[in-house]
Formats: sequence, structure tokens, C-alpha cells
Amino acid sequence: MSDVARLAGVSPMTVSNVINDRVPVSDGARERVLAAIRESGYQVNAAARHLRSGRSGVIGLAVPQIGNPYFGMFAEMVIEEAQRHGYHVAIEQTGALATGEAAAIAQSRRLQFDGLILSAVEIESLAPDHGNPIVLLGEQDLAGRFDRVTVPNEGGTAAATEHLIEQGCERIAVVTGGDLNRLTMFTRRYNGYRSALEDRGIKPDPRLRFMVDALSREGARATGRRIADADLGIDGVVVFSDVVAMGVMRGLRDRGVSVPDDMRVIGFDDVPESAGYIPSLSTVCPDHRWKAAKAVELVVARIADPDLPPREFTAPFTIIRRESTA
Amino acid sequence: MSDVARLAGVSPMTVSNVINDRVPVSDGARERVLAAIRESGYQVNAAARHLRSGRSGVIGLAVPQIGNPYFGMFAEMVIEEAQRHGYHVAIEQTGALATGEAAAIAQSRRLQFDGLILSAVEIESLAPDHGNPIVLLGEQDLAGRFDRVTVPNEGGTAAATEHLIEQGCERIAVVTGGDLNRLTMFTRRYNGYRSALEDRGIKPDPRLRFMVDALSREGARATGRRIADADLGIDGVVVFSDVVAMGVMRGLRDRGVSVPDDMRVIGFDDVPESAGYIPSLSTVCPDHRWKAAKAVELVVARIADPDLPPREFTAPFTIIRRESTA
DNA sequence: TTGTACGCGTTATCAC
DNA sequence: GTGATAACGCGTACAA
Repeated sequence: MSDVARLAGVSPMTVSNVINDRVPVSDGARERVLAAIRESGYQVNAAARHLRSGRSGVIGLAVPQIGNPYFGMFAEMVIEEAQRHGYHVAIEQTGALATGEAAAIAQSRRLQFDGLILSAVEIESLAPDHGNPIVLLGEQDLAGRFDRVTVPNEGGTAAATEHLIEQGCERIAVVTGGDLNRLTMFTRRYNGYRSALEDRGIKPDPRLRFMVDALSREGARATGRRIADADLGIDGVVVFSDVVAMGVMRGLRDRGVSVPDDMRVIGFDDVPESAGYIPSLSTVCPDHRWKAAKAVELVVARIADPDLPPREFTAPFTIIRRESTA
Repeated sequence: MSDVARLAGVSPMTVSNVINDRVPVSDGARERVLAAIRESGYQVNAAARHLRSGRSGVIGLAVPQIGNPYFGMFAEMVIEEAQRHGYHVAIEQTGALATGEAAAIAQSRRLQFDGLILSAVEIESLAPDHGNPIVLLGEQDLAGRFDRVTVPNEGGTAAATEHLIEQGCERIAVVTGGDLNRLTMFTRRYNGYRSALEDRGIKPDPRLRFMVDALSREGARATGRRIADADLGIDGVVVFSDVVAMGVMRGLRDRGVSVPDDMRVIGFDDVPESAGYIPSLSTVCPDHRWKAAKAVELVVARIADPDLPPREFTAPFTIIRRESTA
């Protein structure tokens, strides 16, 4: 920077003022500084700026697994939305483990991200003002002390279940996961399924509840086979995610069960590949773009003012009808 | 840090030496410093360290689109491999555009990544020593001036084509993309297809060549329909990527063409979802883990010694036989 | 409107 | 084995 200053015949401070578009710089000086910058190929030193200002210009995004279609799609949008606010995104992977989530938070402090968007699955307690601004995605209701963006778990799954009922399904199974004694995404979606049945006077049959590991495609496939083998007259399946729903359909297919003729299947998320699966997958589609934009908006606002009261938002959703429930 | 020093009754320099595990520190001092760090909850300031040392501890990974299953899977592995070398990964998206790739390089300098792994699709010229160490993934053969990791394009596609021939296919179409007048991934894979045919004395029929946009699932699906509608006796299709191959199968299905009974399809990449598609997709599987590890190894080596001669590696591959070519 | 002095938190160097 | 000193490049505060 002082090289540029010398080249332009001004002080380093004037260069700084030009770069950051601060108020008082004469047109003449500005021109010369700009020319000197072009000529010397100067670039501001991010480290120095960070050290001085305390801001890194980076927000972290912690997700279970970036290779998962849902999180890949979501990361894509977060990156775009962050860019629009002048922020850069660093991605952490938590493996959907409490330890991984805690590590992401620690990492976020250590690396001095200006804020963190945490897709929390497991973490159960978290002190606020423990570090940098955190926006939570997901169900972990940390006593309302954090900004949070959620998807319509109960409502979405209830609507999905109703859709199956409307299509004529009478024995509707549900695929869920995690620990149903805790209030997780799985629990909420399961509750949506249950309340939809109960609203129609149907008593949920515990034998129709299948548990699966959320991140394992092979596990999902095996669950599909179990459903096919169950011999419980199942004619519809509500699955808590598209990736798992596709695995379930694959498992059904392994057993010669045809979707939608023998059994209808509906998922949750509307990941990009769901429209191209065979059969194409009906699903609950939360507004992902809205969700990404909101999450970024919340961190950015909290970076600007850490004392803001925590806010919570739930994304709107629609039911997408495709071949798997036709 | 000086707080810790005071607490431990040593100088800041000794604290620094303890943290960085440098040679001469007495056990007594080390103990006291460690205790002081625990007590005070001290964390090193990444910005200051970066400013002073010139190293950010971050390597960039620039890919066309993180939401694409192939790049998502690959990013996952790169993150893991980088971690093992003590590096953190920042992800950039290029959109498979030359401008996006150039921007990623500029960004990498501006943000002062210690190195960049660039999945280059479009960029055609690039000055070396232009900034920080760059490792190229892909076909852009920038005159051997960069470290590079490639996949076995010709060999893999040739093997895929031979596999179809062995399965009895006689009219084999190919789905490719980009500009066949340039030496891209598309061109190389197309060449592998062509040479496999020619080795068997079959003259490639240009009508069997279908072009598609690599990142559009809908485009792939439309191509599948075009292939079904072509009425050229096609009984096998070699596709340059799994994501597009699944789109093609979906398009075939739209026209009632059954895979593999009416037509066999083989892809390239072995993305995680290929095994779970209906039908499961046969494909060329380069060793992704090897590729990620190599790319990281190359950047890390070049960060350590920028004057190393450029090296090139090609990942090993296998053909995975699944239902789509049964 | 422009310039000077100082400090952000580390670490390289070198003297002790 | 340890510590004093300086410097990395920028921006705030204030003086000119």
C-alpha cells in the first residue's frame, strides 16, 4: 500500500480512503491512486485488514455432509446469497454428530468467521454469546436464544400424509430416524404424519414405523426391502427425506414392488435429482432459496448488531405431485 | 497471548514457542504456559498469525457447482484429505465458465489462500507463478506448467464402450458436450469412444453423437428423449457423466424405452446415487479418494516448495457393471 | 482534504 | 532455554 502511495505521490492513508470509498478524497488524488493501483497490480492484504478490523469477511456454513444432495444444493444457495452481501462462505462438515457440531463452532471461532450458519442435528446445549453470531438451521430449539430458520416439519409431513390419503392409500407406513424421545427433525416429521392420520380418525400402527440412518443410502435401500417384506398391507410410505425415499424405492424395486402401482411413496426436500428419478418422486418442497436467503440475512444482521433479539422463521412449502404418488 | 505470558510468568515469545511446538522450551515453562492457556481460554488469533507468517492455512477448491453430486462427493474428500495435512478448505463455484474460473483464481489471491485446487473446464491460458500454487483438475493442458490430476478419460470411455460391445450392443450412441474442436474432457471421452469402435473395425456414425449441456439435468432428459426418438437402431449409449446418464435414462423412460432391455446405458464417475438409481447405473469409476488425496498432496508440496517441477497424475479406474448394462 | 503516529497479535531474529 | 525488538499491512484518531 505504501508503494502505491509513493507511486501516486500521496500518503498511505489516502490510498486506504480511496479503496474503501471513504468521504474526503479529492478527484485528482483519487485518479492518481486508482492509476497507481492498476499499474502496480496492488491488492489489499486480507490478513492485515482482518487483523485491524476484526472482521474476516467470511461466514461459516456447517452441514452434516456436503456430498449429500440436500446440503450440496443448500450450500450452493448460501454461497450465492452470501456473495450478494459481500461475504465469503467456508464450509465445515459435522457428520451429523454432536462432536462434529461442537467442533464446527470451535473452528468457527478459531478461524474467526464473522458468523456461522449451523445445520444442527444433534447438539443439545449451547451457550449464546459464546463466540461469534450463530444462526441455527433445524430443530434444535435452544431455548429461543438463537436466530433460527426451520422448515415446516409437522405441516409438511402432515400435508404429505394427507396427499397419500387422498390418493387412496389406507395403510401408510412412515420412515423416520434418530431418537423419537428427543425433539428432532425426525420426531417433528413423525408427529406430522401421526397428526394427519389422527385427524382422519386413523390410529397410527407402530408396526408401520420404520427407522433408518439418515445419511446412509444403503440403509435406506435395506429399509425399502424391509417394507416390501413386512406383509402388513402397506400401500403408501411417507419418508422424511428425498434421499432416503429414493433409497426406499430402490429397495422396493429389489423386491419387485412397483411404485406407484403397488405402493405410493412421498419424500421431503425436493432435491434436484428427485424430478429425474424413476419414478419421479413426489415430495414436500420447502422454499430453499427463501431459507438460504433468510439464514444469510440473519447472520449478516447479527454481525452488524450482536444485541438484536433472536428471531425465528419457518420457510413456506408446497407439495409436489409426481409419478411416485400418481 | 501476552495475558497468557503474564499468567505463566514468561515472555510472549515462549508462549508462541510452546504453541508451535518449537524446539527449545523447558518442561517447567511448557507446563505453566499450557496451564495458563487452559485457564484463560486463550485461542491464537488466526489473522495475526496469517499477517505475520504469510500463510492462511486455507486452500481453495474451485468447482463448477457444489450442488452437483460429483463435485459434492469430491469436495467431501478434499476437505478430509486437507484436514489431514492441517489445512482448511474454502469452496468457490465457477459455474463451469471461463470467467468464473478466472474469478476463482483472482479470489484465491485476494483471499490469500495458500493454494488452489481448480477444477478447470474452460480456462485456456493461465500464467504460472501468477500468484499462489495452483493444482489443476481436468483436461486443460496448460503446457505442462502446472501440477495436474486427471481421470482416465480416453481409457475409461474406451473401456465403457468395449463393455457395451461385449454385452452385444451394435449401434452405440454417445452423449457428449462442449466444443469438440477443443481438447476438453468431452473431446477426450468422445475420442475414447471412437477409438474403441475403430479398434473393432466399426466406423463411428456422426448421427449417433448427441450433444448436451453438462450441468443441466433437464437437458440430459431431453437428450434421452431425442435418442429414443432417433429411430437409428440404437441399442447402447455411452454417456460422459453419471448425472447426465441418469437424465438420459429418465428421458428414455419418458418414451417407454426400457433400460437395459431395449437399450443399455453406461456413465462415467460413479457418483453415490448411481448405485441406487432404477436401474442401477453401470459406470466408469475413477478412484476418487486417490484423486482427492493426490490433489491435496500436490498443493501441499508446492506450498512447501514453489519451485518444484510440475507433475501430472492420472487416477486408476475400474468399470462397474450394474443393471443398466446387464 | 491530507498526513502522522500508533496499535491490532503474531513470529523471526538475535542477543543474552 | 529465554526474552527484547521489530515488522507483517492496514485503519482509527487526531493533527495539520
